[in-house]
Amino acid sequence: MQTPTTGTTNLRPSAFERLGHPVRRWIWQQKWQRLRDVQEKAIPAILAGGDVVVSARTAAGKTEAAIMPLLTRVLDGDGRDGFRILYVSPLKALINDQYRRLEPLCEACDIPLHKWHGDVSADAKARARKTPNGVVLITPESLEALLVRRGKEVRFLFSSLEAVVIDELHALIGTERGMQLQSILNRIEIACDRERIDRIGLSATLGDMRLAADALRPTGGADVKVIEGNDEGNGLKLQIRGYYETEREEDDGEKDASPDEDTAERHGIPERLADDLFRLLRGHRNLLFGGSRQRVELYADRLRLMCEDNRVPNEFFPHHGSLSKAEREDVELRLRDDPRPTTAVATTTLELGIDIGDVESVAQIGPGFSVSSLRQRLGRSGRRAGSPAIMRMFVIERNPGRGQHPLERLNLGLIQSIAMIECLKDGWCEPPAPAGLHLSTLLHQVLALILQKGGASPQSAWKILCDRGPFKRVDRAMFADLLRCMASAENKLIEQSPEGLLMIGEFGERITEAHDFYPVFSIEREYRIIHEARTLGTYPLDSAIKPGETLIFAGRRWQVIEVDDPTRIITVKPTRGGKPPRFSGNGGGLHNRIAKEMKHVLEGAEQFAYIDRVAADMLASARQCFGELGLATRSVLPHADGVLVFPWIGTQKLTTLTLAFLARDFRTTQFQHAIELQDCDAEGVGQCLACWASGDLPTIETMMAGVSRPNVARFDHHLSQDLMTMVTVQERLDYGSLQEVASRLASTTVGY
DNA sequence: GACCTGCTGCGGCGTG
Repeated sequence: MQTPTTGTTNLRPSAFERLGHPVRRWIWQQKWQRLRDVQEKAIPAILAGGDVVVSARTAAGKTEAAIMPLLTRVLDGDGRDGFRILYVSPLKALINDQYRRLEPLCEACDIPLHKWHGDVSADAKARARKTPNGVVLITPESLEALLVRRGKEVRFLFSSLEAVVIDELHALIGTERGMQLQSILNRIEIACDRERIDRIGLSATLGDMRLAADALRPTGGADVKVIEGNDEGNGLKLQIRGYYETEREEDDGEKDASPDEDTAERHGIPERLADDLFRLLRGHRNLLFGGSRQRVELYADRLRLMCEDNRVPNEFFPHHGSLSKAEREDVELRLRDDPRPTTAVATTTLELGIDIGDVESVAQIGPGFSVSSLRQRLGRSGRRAGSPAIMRMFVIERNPGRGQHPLERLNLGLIQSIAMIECLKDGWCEPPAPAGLHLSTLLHQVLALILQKGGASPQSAWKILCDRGPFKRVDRAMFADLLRCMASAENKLIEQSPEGLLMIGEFGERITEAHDFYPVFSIEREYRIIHEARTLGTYPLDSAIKPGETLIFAGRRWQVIEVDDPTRIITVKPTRGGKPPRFSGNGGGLHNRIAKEMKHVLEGAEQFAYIDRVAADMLASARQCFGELGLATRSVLPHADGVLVFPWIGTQKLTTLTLAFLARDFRTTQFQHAIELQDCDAEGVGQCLACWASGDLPTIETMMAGVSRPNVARFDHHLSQDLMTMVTVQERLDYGSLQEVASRLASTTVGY
């Protein structure tokens, strides 16, 4: 091997030689043979200045691709006071990872590196604030807190910024938290009188990178340079495996369940599936995505028991958001540093960029909800040279012959899995959600801006947040409505001073003085589960639990000893019985394209090489059922005392259609892929659809009456009904699609 | 029929 100091490395000169001397020396010390593709491309782009999106898969070296040229810019600069690089990351765990990785590099450049989040001591933050310099790794919430509590210092701290880096940009696009961060960055630019502070977004590869560019710079996405890393990869091995659900007693509810009864079996893990998981995963390093916290616990428990039965050490460990940090870190460390084979049974917690090294295979129960998360998960395996990424999807369907309901005979879980793999193979994935009104977060930003500036006029608040800021879709009139709503006797969030300045109102003070003012996402109140002074994790408050009850948690079985309501603590001891914990969730949506692809799979005759024999069997019977029901040519199907509607559209459009039926007083049940209407016939439904197709639609107001839980975002409950209707219609429904969907359905409603 | 994320300031006390 060539010694680095001879200067005869394989590093291409263009990018490498333009880096600052200390950075190059650090690269030599790392003994890198060459820069990664994404680094080669990003370095000149970032050195040139301006906004840049850098996209590549996880662990492709994006962080260094951004930081190396930025450190070079700082080294070439004039050594001004103030923070020079702001690196915003959505997770504390990521910041701790990045800090470990960047510390030697920054040290080599003699540039200070600070981490700044809720677990960092107030003392360290105070020191960094007093003599600001170098690089700060920070969360959006800590940045918000800094602006709100130290509004007068913003100029001093941030005027000399070279650039802001936004890590995991794709995870923030279209979310309330993403809107908040955009708004914060804009507020910093305005407070520092800087036209633009360069923004560098680090993102997974998306279908349409221009959307990421728009998210990075809402006021000028067209000027953003987009760098895409070349993703050679080592190939991909895919398999879909089908399983029939175990037959179950219909009424096994309150029978005196003996503690020895196999809980997992009763909760629907087929025997053959458990055996296959055990056989395929044991002895290797894997991720098994369960889909929900409850299923994660069930599968981890079942696989651990199988280890016990086989007298081998357990190597299956649960990982999800309700487990304590310590429990989760044990699993992460074991995956990253321990040579013993390990399978983490996880929810989406292990999807983001936390450093767990390379795994041999990824497994998933069911199809999941999006192609983009599928892609993200795949990126966790197959990073070592010569080893392909391995993904196995385990799909459970009802037994053949059981359940004559068309929704079961169509094996839609399997069909969705195939449709999603087909989309993945096409290179498609869900685009990020387009920016909505986000009035909940705008309400929060009005409060934050008032605190930062010690008061603001309505005009300047609108200019800063909406005109120059990210809340582009809110015009002056709607902003005035929002302010009136915030000032109403009911809310009292703000009031106006005699000089016309907006100030924090009586109830607003309670919100802004609480320590949880900074995050914009909603939070559940939860109990802590404690065993012998160790916190195992948290349990949602809304699910009642009593002493004596048993539960499965953190991959083991427990009995509740005591529930203390004032301190919200549940004390437990180990036991043999146990039922899975209940967690509550909100549910999300399936993209339109996947629903369309599902119909395509059912209509066609294509055989898929990546599905096993049972799955092929399920596909064949689903296609037979699809043919028998005539679903290729009709969408409205008489069934029992009503009809089934199969529109093959995504969740947002399906929900809109459901609300329209409800507005016409149909007894309506929405499933993931269909709508069931009871006590009616195809003729009546057909007439209704024809009526909508002609443009005679139910009003938004009547449809909104059917929305059971319109309040989703953190401050939604402060919005007036009118404002809430606008948010729901623009962000959560697709009213505009209703006429087109109805006319397509009406034309395929035959037989009446 | 789901998942995930985050947190300041200040008073009071003990210790070097």
